[in-house]
Amino acid sequence: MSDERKYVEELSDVEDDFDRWYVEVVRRAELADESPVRGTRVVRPYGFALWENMQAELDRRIKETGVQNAYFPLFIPKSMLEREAEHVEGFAPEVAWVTRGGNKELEEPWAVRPTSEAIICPMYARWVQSYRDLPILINQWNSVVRWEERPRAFLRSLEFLWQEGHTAHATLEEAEERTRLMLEVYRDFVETELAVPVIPGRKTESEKFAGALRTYTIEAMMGGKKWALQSGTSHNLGDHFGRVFGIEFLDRNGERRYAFNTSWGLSFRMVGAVIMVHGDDRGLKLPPRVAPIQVVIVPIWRKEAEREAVEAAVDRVRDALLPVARVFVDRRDDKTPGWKFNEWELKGVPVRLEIGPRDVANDQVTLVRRDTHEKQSISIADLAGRIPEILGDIQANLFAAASRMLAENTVEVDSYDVLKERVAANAGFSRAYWCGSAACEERVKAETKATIRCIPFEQPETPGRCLVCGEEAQQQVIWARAY
RNA sequence: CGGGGUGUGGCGCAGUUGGAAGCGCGCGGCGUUUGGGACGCUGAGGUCGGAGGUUCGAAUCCUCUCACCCCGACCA
Repeated sequence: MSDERKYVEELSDVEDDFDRWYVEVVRRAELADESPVRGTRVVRPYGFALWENMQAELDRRIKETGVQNAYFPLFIPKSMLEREAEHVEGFAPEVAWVTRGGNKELEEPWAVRPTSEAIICPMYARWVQSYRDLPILINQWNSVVRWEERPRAFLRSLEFLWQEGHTAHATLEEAEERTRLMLEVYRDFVETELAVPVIPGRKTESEKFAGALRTYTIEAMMGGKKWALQSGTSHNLGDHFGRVFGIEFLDRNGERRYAFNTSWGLSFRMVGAVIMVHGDDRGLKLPPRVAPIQVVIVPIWRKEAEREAVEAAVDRVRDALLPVARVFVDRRDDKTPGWKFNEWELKGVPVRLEIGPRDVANDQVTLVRRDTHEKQSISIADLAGRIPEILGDIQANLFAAASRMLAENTVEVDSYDVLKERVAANAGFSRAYWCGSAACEERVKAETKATIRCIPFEQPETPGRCLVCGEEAQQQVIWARAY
């Protein structure tokens, strides 16, 4: 026990210093490491495997809606990026530029894409002549670069991995439908696969995507400081981009029309979300559905004589579980079992199986859950049947715990003073009526650093009074500090 | 860009008045160990961020410089 305490002390306490805890967990669990380039991180195999599992599930869902994957270039000529006025204004401070290629100065600088609307839309303009060419439904998995001043592993880095979907439609209604559909895909993915509950809603004018007609978002609450994390966004771009990039077509009636676009993205900041929502003082707690390793087997023996029997049982268990779970056997003989227990808890593996002489004698294994620390003995014969059930239970348990955290730390407030106190105390989300004026929004942001995370789809029946100015307000919004 | 801080083996750090570069962890070898981060012996690994200066002598003092971290400003 004293050894355990000593070990745990090496990780900062979640409640005590969450930011430090986060940095330490990312590094010690071998998700990512610092790189020689400021503001960027190297994603290590364990972290990348987690991202790959997320990708696979999200990619499948995106394709089920009829979207195909493609790839567009990393570079965007300056003149193209600057075509849409709001778009360039919004992104200008974060764009990295290539001004030289080989030994020659470029005649026109190239932007390293901060997002790809400006390189994709000109291509759509070439491909669209008729309403019969629409819709275009394309997604790409790539990385983009945004010159962030305050980077943070996974959550905000100079280069980050994501998917960006871009569609073109004949009507605004169809574009709106697609925008909402993809937000729902994100909601389902994040809640089902990552066990992270979210609040879906719309962004305010000041928070929407640069160049968009409207932006929708799913907002999640992180552990520790209970700040918000924008976890996926879907934009209805209207015909802004269609007009400036000339995506023109003839409709059924032979009339010239501009196409309506959408774009939507979800990034590997969700790796950060999984860390912050589920993690505890022992480290990560990965949702089984995306965990790179769902079941880790730790063989234990004292004498060489015991080793043979243990290893035979380990092989038998592994073979039985391979068809139903992602299993890893930790055969390292330079680490003690106790060391391995702590290591795999740090890395968030949902289920650990201990197989030692005592287990072999009884034809059973000792199973330990990462979420509850509950220990139980299960006969080897029953294991393959029980594991999927237990993994499913852990997934549900994580979602329930995160939902509880969100509910318990979201409070309806009707006084600005209370909002100020809550923000200052890192008390979570505050739900309040808002009149809709940018002035009230800006004032709260300036005075408290909290922003309107979204205007939730779910609204009360009755109107109320704006928290800030007291005018009549038709809707409630979620106020919170955000990463 | 403003304020603060840190640069010494892979990591974390100590280094007093300027006088032989150290400690813990980790790493290699050998042996004993293994049910909640084992232990012994032994070994490898450093132009002290960089440049210049002061001095008989600089990790230490001075000047300049670079990098990174934290706080703030900024952040679809």
